[in-house]
Amino acid sequence: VETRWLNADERATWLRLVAVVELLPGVLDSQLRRDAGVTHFEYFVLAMLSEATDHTLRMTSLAQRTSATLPRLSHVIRRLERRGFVERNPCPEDGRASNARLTAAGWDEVVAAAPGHVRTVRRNVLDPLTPAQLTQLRRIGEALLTQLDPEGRMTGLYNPADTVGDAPAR
Amino acid sequence: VETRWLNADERATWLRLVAVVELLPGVLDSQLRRDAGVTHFEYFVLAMLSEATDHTLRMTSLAQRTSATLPRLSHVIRRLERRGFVERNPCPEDGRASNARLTAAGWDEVVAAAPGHVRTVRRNVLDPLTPAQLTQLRRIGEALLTQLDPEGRMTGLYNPADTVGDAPAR
DNA sequence: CAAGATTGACACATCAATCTTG
DNA sequence: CAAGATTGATGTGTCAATCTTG
Repeated sequence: VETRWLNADERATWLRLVAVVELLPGVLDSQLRRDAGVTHFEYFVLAMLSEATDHTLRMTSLAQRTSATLPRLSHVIRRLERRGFVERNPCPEDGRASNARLTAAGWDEVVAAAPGHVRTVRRNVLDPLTPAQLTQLRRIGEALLTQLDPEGRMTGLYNPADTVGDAPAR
Repeated sequence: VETRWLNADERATWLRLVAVVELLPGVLDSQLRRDAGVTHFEYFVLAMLSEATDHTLRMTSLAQRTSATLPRLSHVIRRLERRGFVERNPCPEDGRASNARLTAAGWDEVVAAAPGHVRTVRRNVLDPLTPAQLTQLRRIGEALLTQLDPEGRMTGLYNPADTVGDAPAR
């Protein structure tokens, strides 16, 4: 097996994946920035909090759910706190930890931003795929995350009920 | 049809795609930074030039092949030029355009970086997938790019031979 | 006036260093 | 000393403005 280079099929697949990975963030960010004044990552953080018990999550847990590093998350939470969307409190059970909690204003922000964001996701990702491809992509995503995220930090990977979702609770 | 929210299947698929899009760039960047001193985007730019006729491409064309905006590409080319990997020259045929050209040092850089990069792509993307999933992902990528990149700027989309690849010419 | 490209200001991500608590 | 988290410095991307040529 030639592991040094890619064959034509592998290369074609890889090139398309690279293009998707380059283009998708820009599409999500520009829609959310324009219509709701937040980046996609900020929205995603707010959405994860909106689905958590008591709208609260420890920083480490939130970082896992959003596939982010702790420093990145810390900076983002600071900005969201300044804007009044999130509060930070020391964790009662562990003095080292801190809890991020969605405020009422933060909740309103996610609720307001969600419909437009969901439309963008549908238009750019869900709608172009057949039902079969949707299932395939889910399995492919799982396979890739096995390697990209060996710790399996995405909650959904270990929770068949998949209670984690990209939308505020209904 | 409920277009306002995602159902469980759609949400699971979307969450995994988001995780992949968040994690993959970091994996590619850190390997290439560590082993070759370039970001993945820089590597990709050099690789695209290495496959072009005369190792030369107009900025607009290079931006299309790398799914980048012109300002982003312009900044990156300036940095690569400073490091001696690329040269910029005014285009003879169109006074507004400029040509980016890979230097000998740039060629050496891609050639040196490629094997490690290809190993990373195999380990994280190609190897975890079955041959069937590889084909599926290629089709899925094409479907998504139809929407994400309506202009179909990726050369491969219009060129069945798919001569564009993520590796220096052999 | 549009197309090709560049620039500068600003925002965000990353990395290493740091601080505090278990 | 490790785990949880934060901070500051640096590098890169984005957006709007600009410049030049067709």
